[in-house]
Amino acid sequence: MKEFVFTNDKPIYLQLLDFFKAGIISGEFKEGSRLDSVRELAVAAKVNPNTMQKALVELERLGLVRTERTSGRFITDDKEMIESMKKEFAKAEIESFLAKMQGYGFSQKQVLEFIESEINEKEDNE
Amino acid sequence: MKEFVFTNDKPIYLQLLDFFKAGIISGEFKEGSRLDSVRELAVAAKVNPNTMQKALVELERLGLVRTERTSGRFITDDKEMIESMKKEFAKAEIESFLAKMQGYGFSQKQVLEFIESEINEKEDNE
Amino acid sequence: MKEFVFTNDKPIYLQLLDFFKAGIISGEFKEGSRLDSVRELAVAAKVNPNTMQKALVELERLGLVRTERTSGRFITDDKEMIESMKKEFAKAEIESFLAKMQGYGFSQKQVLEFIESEINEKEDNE
Amino acid sequence: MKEFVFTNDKPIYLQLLDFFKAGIISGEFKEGSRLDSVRELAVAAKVNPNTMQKALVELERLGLVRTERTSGRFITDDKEMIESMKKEFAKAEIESFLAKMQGYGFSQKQVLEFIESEINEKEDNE
DNA sequence: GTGGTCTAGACCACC
DNA sequence: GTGGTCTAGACCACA
Repeated sequence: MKEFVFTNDKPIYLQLLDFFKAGIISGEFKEGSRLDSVRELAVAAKVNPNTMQKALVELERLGLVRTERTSGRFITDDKEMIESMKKEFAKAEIESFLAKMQGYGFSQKQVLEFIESEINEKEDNE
Repeated sequence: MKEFVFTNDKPIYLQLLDFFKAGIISGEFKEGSRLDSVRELAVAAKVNPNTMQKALVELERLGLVRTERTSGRFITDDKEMIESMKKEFAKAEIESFLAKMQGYGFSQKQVLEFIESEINEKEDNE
Repeated sequence: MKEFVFTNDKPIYLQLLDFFKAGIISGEFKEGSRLDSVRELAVAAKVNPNTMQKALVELERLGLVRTERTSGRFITDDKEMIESMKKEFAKAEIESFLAKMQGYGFSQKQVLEFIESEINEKEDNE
Repeated sequence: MKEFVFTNDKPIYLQLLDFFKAGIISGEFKEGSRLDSVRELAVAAKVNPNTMQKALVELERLGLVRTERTSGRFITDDKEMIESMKKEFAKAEIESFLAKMQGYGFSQKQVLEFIESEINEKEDNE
């Protein structure tokens, strides 16, 4: 598992939640697979087990994992749901991004151009 | 002034700060123009004057407003600076957006397509 | 045997216990009849044999079944006892129900009306 | 505030939740009124502040209270919502009660009679 | 060993 | 003073 790096501007448990959300949505965590135990994950992320627990409970409320008493937590195996979540999160992300850029006074055309140039720039660096 | 709506996941003063930053950058607040008094602004936004004060002090630290001891606060009239801030903020916004979408497992091409369709969708609604 | 569905808010063995209690009290399990083996029951309910065992031991402690060392477990044939249990459980159920409804601020008259309308509603659906 | 008594068969925070739910639904806690602080409530109930916090967060998720940063928690003032919750909870309670009684082998008519006699019995005691 | 709950005590941002 | 978060450490029921 990757090294966790936390920022100060957001609760740790929410950052953990984001990490798991992205991992599941992107397919990095396979559907139906078992998560490590709360304690193991807590050690890996260098946080208190309670903090990790809080993140996982939240993740469960979203329907992305299910808990099986005494045997552990499992990524949902409902591929469709993961797919729809993926779209939902992406849409929310895009909308908030566009709203912010519009608030800065950029036209939609400008935003598109910006992104294109940003992408090209990155390619040059690689 | 618009109705303010605050979310719970971010300090109010930072949300106010964002509001002013966007207003200045987008030109909604004209360069060189005078801001209402802290009290008036606080009443308009329905927040504690201390909170508004904190946001304005921060805004000043960024160089976007200046205080004139007796006559109030004024938006900077340094057009170039506003312009460079605009670019800076936009770039930061775009980078964080792209990073998140990549974390969700989308390719850059997909992101571009998403944004295009999102923009078209909005046009249809208008 | 019916499909078992378990909830998370109560130990499984207690849910099994409730199932057997209701079955005996309602006459669905005939007095004096033989129960399947722990293993068979566990398979049918898709639970760990230990869990099923625990439920049955509890059931025995209540006096609703008896174990015959070599031939298995049998529902008690003491009809009177079953009958008195039935009354006892019902009374407890009713009292806790009424207490809860009173806690919600309903008068006893209202409770009666609710139940009547609930019953009628169900009849309509059947 | 009443003396709290907790049982062992249910998490304390859920018992606290039930207490608040009943209090709000029954009108004992007036709509729009302010709750005592988490710390005060925790002292009153003789539980750890975190446990009380957990109950209140859950209560908020149900929409029965709202939190105002730095000034405290308030019962919702949406009377209609309270009323609909009242009906919803009552209906759930009744349905589960009837299902259980049916599982015990009682006809609906018998249940009605039981309740009537139970109510009369109580009147005699008072 | 698994998740769930609870306590005790601390720190922080905000108003 | 308010709610929110986090840590450390413990105990329990369950399988």
